[in-house]
Amino acid sequence: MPHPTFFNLPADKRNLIFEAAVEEFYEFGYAKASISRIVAKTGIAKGSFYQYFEDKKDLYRHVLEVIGGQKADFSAAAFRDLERNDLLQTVRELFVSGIRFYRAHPKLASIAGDFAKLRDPGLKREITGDAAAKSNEFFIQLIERQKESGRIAPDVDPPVLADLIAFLSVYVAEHYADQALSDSEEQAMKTIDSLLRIVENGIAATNRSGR
Amino acid sequence: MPHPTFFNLPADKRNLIFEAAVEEFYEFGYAKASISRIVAKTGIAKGSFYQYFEDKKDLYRHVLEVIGGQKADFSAAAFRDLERNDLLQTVRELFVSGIRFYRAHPKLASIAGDFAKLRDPGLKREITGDAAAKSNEFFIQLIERQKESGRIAPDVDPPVLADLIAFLSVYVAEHYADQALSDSEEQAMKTIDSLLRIVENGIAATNRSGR
Amino acid sequence: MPHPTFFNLPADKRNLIFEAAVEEFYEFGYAKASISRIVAKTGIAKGSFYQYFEDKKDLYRHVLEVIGGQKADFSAAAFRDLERNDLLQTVRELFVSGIRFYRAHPKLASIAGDFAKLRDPGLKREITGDAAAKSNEFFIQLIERQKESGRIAPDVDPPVLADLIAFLSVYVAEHYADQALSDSEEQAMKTIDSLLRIVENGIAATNRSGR
Amino acid sequence: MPHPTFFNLPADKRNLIFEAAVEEFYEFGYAKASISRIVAKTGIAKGSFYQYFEDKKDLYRHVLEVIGGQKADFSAAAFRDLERNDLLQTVRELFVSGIRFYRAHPKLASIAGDFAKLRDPGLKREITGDAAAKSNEFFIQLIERQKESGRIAPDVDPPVLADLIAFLSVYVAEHYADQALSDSEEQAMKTIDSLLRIVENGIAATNRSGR
DNA sequence: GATGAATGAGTCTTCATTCAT
DNA sequence: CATGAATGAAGACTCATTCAT
Repeated sequence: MPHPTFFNLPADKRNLIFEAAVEEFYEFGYAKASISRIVAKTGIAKGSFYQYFEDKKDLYRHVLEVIGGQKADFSAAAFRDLERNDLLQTVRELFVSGIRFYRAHPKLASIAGDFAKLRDPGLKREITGDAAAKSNEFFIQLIERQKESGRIAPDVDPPVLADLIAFLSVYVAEHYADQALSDSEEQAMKTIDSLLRIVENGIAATNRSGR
Repeated sequence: MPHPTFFNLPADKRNLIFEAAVEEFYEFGYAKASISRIVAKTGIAKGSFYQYFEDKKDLYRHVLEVIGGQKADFSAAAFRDLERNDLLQTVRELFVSGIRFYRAHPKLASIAGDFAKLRDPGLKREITGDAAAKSNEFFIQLIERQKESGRIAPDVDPPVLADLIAFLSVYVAEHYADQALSDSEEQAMKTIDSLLRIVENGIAATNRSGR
Repeated sequence: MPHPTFFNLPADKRNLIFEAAVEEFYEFGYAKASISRIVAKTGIAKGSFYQYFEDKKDLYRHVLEVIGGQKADFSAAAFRDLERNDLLQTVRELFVSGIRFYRAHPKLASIAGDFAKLRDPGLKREITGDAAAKSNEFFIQLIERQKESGRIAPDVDPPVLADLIAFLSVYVAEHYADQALSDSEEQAMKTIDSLLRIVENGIAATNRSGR
Repeated sequence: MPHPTFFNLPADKRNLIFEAAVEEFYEFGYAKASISRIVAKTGIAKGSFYQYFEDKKDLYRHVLEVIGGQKADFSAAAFRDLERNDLLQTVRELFVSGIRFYRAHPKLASIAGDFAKLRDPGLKREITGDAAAKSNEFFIQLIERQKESGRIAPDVDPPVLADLIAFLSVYVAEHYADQALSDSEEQAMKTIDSLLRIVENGIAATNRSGR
């Protein structure tokens, strides 16, 4: 929650600051990001920075929120599938949108990835609120419905699968995107496909060998 | 590569320093770990520290190497299976040993996990050398052999699977271990089993629905 | 001397500002009081503050003046006695009114006490003008009259006694008031009486042992 | 409790720092004293300062302790009287030594005076520990003994008198010392005498008018 | 007359590292 | 080889005040 001051800024200046912050968090991570460097890069006065943001954490939160918004645009398609109740297709689109986001905004995606990897639980909750927990619950319920309808094998544990998907959509996307940045998008998609087949076969109800 | 002076230290002092370093990296992470705090905690002279280690990175590297060694002990069983060429069993044991390690040395495991999550590629290569790359290559070859012998589905991409396994053995272990710390080990293993079944079914050659 | 803008303010707003200032000076003292905090607390614009007051000192001066006025109301009785030319009774009422003021407005009394304790002579004169000196002179003359009329021992030095009384009415009042706040007023008065007897006996002309 | 580092310093440097601190606290008071200014004045590195002292409070505490020690030397005579159990004489010497100390070290005396006037009770206890309370108790007991032996009037309340003496020895000394600095010492002593007579007569048992 | 953004010097404190003893 | 003092740049953050709107 940056101060209104920040949002009243002319778009030019606001963008300048935002981009300097992105640059900084991308290069140094949250812990080592320096507000002094940011104000030096942007040319604003240090006092002004603190009129825009409560503190470093506030800036970080803002950057992550903006990133979250942009990511949401990319994954809109995936969530449309969610409503169609087709998990496999949803997961596929989630991964694809993850890669696409990374290709379009590698720095933003990296910052989001770094945040996801933070261990400090206090900081994380302070920043995301309960959003993460809610999204997880939602996924679990979807999986349960798919088990009932027989599309997912009965021995799949919903929370485990929800975690697995969440993990993969963040980490793997970032991981493959590194090479994907140089590859053509087509090439990257093939790689993703290979991973997806593993997941799909892993959870599909059909042809499951007796255990 | 700590200086020889460090290894010539009486075991007591060496351990004292090592444990203070572990404590510090666990609590603050690499970026925010403070050498001043470490020497204060141990009571050694600051000058001495720099006679043992080149710098903060050198200490970090050392800690990670020791952790790596301890982890290797835990996963020795898994690697014996590797020689038996049974990937599914290997992966299972890898996960189990990951959990066991976390349960036995949660701080060490956390530090290793944090390192795995670092983005800075320069630092990572500087610290692990090519070990990671070599281990990955080895795994890929194993997977290829299993594909040839028909135990793994032909549409599985070996590098993708190798990455997936590496990811999961680090992240998922840490993730489930948190709750596993409070659960009984038996309970934790059940959760792990659920994840493993997904992976196993995802890659197994048997009963694969035609694609 | 706040700007006229301040006095033209609706009483509500004026009081809001005044009380926030009192709160601030009470909690942090003059040196550490923060105008930023005051405007934040009151919700007025920072620019507005500087349209009401010249600077921090100006606000401080205003607060002290208001406090002085309120104190005057409490000590009106004492000064009526002054006209009756009975110093002992005057001093007694001065102390009592000091305590009563503290009990009624502990924060205001504290701020006044803090000001009295300031060493910076420039600041003090800037703020009180010559009021202090005049009040002192007045007291001295009173004491001299009482010496002439034989109610005060001839070996009492008027300026010294005037200072002593001024000191005690400020410091002792504040000092005993701390405990007085919890005690009943009756109890506090007994304590004050004990102090007063010392002063009275110290200066009374009667029964003075030859020196 | 400055760090040993500070006491290991060559006397020259230690004195330089001490005097710069005295200068700073004298001129600006505790709240506004600036460590940056102190290190600039002395030419030591800012990092070095924090190797000598924990923080600003630590420096302040040290300065006050040194001052306390010096004051003790001045008031040694008064405390010899304490053992002779002659309160009146003790008080007299206390005042005289207070004035003498102020004349000899006006800045030190001022700093001590400022501290005595601080309102923040947390800070005060943090700095003096229970020394103040103990000294007060001691005085009270002395007064009680003198009442029993009939040297002090029975209607004197010991805690009240103890507070009064403590007050006067700090505040009045400082007050008169300002003018005393310009007067000859002889002249200053006459002024003090006048104050002392008031106190002495106020508490003496002899010739007390019946109440 | 009200506003509130801009300012940049200022605050205390910690940092990793060097080096003389 | 141990020591621990010295360093000064850097850290996040606050300040009183100005001024254009």
